[in-house]
Amino acid sequence: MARYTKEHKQVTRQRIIERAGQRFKLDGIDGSGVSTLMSDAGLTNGAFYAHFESKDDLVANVVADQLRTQVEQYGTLQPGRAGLEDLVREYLSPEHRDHPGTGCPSAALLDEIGRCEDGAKQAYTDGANAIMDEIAARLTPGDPRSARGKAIALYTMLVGTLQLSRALSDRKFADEVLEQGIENALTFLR
Amino acid sequence: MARYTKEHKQVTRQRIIERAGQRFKLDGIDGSGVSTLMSDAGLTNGAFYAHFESKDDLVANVVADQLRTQVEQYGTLQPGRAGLEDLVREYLSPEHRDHPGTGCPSAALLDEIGRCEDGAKQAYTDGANAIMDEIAARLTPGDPRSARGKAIALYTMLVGTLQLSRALSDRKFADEVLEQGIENALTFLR
DNA sequence: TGTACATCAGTGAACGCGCGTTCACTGATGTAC
DNA sequence: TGTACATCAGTGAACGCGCGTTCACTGATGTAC
Repeated sequence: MARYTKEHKQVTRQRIIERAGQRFKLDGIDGSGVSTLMSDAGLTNGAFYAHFESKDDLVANVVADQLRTQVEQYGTLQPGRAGLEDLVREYLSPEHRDHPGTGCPSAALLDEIGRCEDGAKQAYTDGANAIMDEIAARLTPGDPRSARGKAIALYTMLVGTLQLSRALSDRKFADEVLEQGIENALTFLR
Repeated sequence: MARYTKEHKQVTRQRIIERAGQRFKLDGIDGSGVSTLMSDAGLTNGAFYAHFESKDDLVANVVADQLRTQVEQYGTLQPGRAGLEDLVREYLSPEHRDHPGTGCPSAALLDEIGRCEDGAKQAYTDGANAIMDEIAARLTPGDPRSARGKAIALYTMLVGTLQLSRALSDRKFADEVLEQGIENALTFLR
């Protein structure tokens, strides 16, 4: 099974990274074993080390990929505050809360990334920077300095709110958290 | 080693719960093995099941204990917004960021709690409710309804901001996040 | 008060299992002739 | 164009290790006499 096309191995590698992203967001990084990750990608465990040096190496690549994807998504939002208002409503929706596997990597993994090796934290740092720029650009295009502080506030509110809603076993309380989060974030944007 | 005093076993149990809380916040729940947890409490692994039904059972008890402690701490803050301003400054301090083991359980464990069994989520739900009440009582004692929404916004901002700061490998960026978080939270309180 | 006994918190070895990682091997492919 | 070969992505068994959990046992204690 070798030498299909020139890009074959890179395609496989990318598939591993993307499926691993979903799995990590569902079960956590510590909670996802290499064998499971490879079987998610339609492969067996042994092939893993032909693609990555270690699980830590994969984690760093997954974090980078996840945030790159998020930056791209945010890049397609409407310009200005209207785009951020859409973001708030999508982000704090029950759909997003109930499907962490396809959702925001920060909401699913942020505290675990804080405990990771430097490679993953480095990847997260670069991605977070890009996200803040993307948000700040929509806040006050004329004044990027103060916008950056507001971007941090908006993003942390979104992440914290979704995490809180996911951790609550009481559905009504969890929904209340999302609704209040939307209201507060929209007020914050005005 | 039995029948010391009547409360001896409960004292031991509480010690296990408190040390496990620290360990969980440092290494994550998945990242902390039962043998390590027991050795943290000065015991051997076998004794664990004389105190808890399972690791999940311990986790639920730890989460309940951690949030109970946090509610107590918040209860000792100054009354009114002054107390919340103190909280913001303590919560978003480099000291808190750099010592997760003795810090806020939500900042260290919130996304992992979202993936836990129902027992832990139930315990978290009760605790979160009490925390929101404690914060809301200091916001606008006269209007607890709207205060609750603001309490959620404040707490999620604190949690998200500290998590973000912990996940960044760039110290300057991490400090900037804390400082902007303080500024934004204090503005929010006015 | 002194001694024999029942209690039970804690010990530590062992269970099967999945972890991250290694490695000898396979076999479909592109290339060379 | 047809065949032999080198390549190398992927296989699957195995490694030592730590996981959560079980269990026969220990021995310091409070209690009964």
